[in-house]
Amino acid sequence: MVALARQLIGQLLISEKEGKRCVARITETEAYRGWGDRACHAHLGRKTQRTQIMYQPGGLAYVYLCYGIHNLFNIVSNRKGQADAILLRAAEPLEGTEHMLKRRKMEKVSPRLSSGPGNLSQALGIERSDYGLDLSKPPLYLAPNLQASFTPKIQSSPRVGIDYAGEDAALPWRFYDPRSRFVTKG
DNA sequence: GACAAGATTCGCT
DNA sequence: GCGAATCTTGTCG
Repeated sequence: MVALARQLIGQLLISEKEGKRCVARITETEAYRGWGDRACHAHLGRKTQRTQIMYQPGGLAYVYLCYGIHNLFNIVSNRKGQADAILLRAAEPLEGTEHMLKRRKMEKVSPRLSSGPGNLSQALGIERSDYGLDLSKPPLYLAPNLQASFTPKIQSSPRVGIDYAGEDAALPWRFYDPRSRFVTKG
């Protein structure tokens, strides 16, 4: 479901943790596919304790720790048995910005607040304990953008940080809104 | 049971 | 712009 990664741009991501409501508009995503994509943790049908969530029906959260420091937040995006997922790389704060600033230990808003997969997760309070959450209901869920007039201009490019995946690293499966400041590049 | 590497970020030069 | 920090996961013995 690579197409879904594109559709997610401009949608809303809402986290309601510890009574704090935060809303962010998704500005950057990357698609990962279980079959034929060496960059995906579940490529070639590999099934481990960490990746088993991706074999479940879509709409679940796949959170894992990278470099021992950062929580990366993915959305499982396909039907049962198809290990696809979409990585959220960046979003633009709309509500609850003060909570995001506090979690990030920052004083004022900058693009670094919620651009970059690790930063985004931290701003919204997403951690590994959120692994397997149903993303259709609180405390963490997705919602359509009600601003009908908003139609993001979407661009695609190769994915970031996966040079080890060989030729699969060149696939243009990164999608983003170039008009937003809250993206990692471009 | 041990070892190598990673879908990154921050701080300093 | 570059290099270090840091620990979980997967693979191998």
